[in-house]
Amino acid sequence: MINPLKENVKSKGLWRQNPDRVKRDILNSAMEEFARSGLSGAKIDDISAKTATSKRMIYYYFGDKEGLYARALEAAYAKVRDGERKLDLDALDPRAALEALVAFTFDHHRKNPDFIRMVMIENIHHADYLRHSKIIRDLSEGAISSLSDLIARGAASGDFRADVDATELHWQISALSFFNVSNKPTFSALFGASVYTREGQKRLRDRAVAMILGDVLKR
Amino acid sequence: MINPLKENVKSKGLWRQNPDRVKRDILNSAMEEFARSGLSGAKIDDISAKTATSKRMIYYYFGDKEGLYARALEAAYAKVRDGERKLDLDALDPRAALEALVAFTFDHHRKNPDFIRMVMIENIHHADYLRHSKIIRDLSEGAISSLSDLIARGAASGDFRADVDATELHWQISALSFFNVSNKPTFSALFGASVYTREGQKRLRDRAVAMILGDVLKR
DNA sequence: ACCACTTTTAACTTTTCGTTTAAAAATTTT
DNA sequence: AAAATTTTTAAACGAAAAGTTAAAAGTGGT
Repeated sequence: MINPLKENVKSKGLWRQNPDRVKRDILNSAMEEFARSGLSGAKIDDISAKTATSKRMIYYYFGDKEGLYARALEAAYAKVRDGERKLDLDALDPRAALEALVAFTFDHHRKNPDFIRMVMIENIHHADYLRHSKIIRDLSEGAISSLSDLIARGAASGDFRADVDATELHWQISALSFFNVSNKPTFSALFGASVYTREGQKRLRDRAVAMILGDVLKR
Repeated sequence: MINPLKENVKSKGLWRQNPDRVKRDILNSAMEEFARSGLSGAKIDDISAKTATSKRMIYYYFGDKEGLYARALEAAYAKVRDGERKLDLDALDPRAALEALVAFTFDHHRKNPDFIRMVMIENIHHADYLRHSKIIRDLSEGAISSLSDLIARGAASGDFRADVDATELHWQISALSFFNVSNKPTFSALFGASVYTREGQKRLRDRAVAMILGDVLKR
């Protein structure tokens, strides 16, 4: 505690220790930088510059760059899965619930580009870090099992085909929602921004909903 | 020409110069390494180790790492667009042509994971290199215009909705085909390999075809 | 009051890696 | 035959970036 500027504020009982807040702060900066530039593209100095604390604390709490990346990836998943829990599908009939799920997923991915980019980066790394995270595997199990419940309800009511597969349906919903965000830079560079206008996005979302429902609903 | 091992083979008229072959060789190695590890993840030494020539030649022909990456990206696009040209849709009626196009795109992306990964990497870089490449923009224009022709035929025959948009349709076909490859590592790590078995892939492809046709066809 | 844990600071070490050098030799072009 | 271009070799440079060190001082629980 030498810095005279900070001494005014921080010495002699004028500040609180808060390891969790420091870790969260570091994790937030790390997520932004990793999402922007990738694992090898992101610089520890840039991450530390974004924090309220110092580079030393990154190594104190996270060991090394890879450890920080692994934890940032987990934090990204946890944050997004947490946001998904706000959606309550049980109150809706199966058909309306599936409509809501697709539209919600499409919008939710759109609002969380940093998460999408973390997943893209993890795919570039062949999912090596994700595979070692029990936290993330547990989080994902929950997502699939609530989808299974919905499918069971739809099959029971006779609205859905009898042979809808949860993993397959999740793949379909994810594909349309994920690609929209992940490939926006190259797609709009090559084919123009028309699908990324407000109206374009609304049309794509509506079509995604219709396509999924067309596939799942009994006809 | 000092190396005594190579001197036997290469000195005194026993070998040919071939700048184009050297460039192609470097480009192939570069594409593999960039696709595997990304722009900052790939190492010039690793690329050069894969070539039949030396590190020096990379700089001789491509200037620097970014130049090499830019050219490798162009080569990846050129190769894939070239493969696409083999598909002749004009011989088929609009409905069959669209079916063939979707199924072909799905399979083609699957068979060219390095291209997909180059595009993923380029998206991580916000399409900065792609945007500066006239070659790639020209290549893409062709892809969209042949799709427009198909849409026009389908609209004229009354098979397709009258308001099908080429860019939108390309987005839909791409989303399902691209995600399948780009997110295979994380998806299979989290949800198992069931959709990536031979049967799983066939089902996904059939569903993709049906979904697109369901969206485009008049009902 | 003691002891373990948390935080700051900034310079320092080490490693990694892109890039360059230089000379020589062989080929191809003019 | 001269000039220009292509290719090889191996070492070394230099900058960027990861990771470390040290001491000091503060907090918080027991």
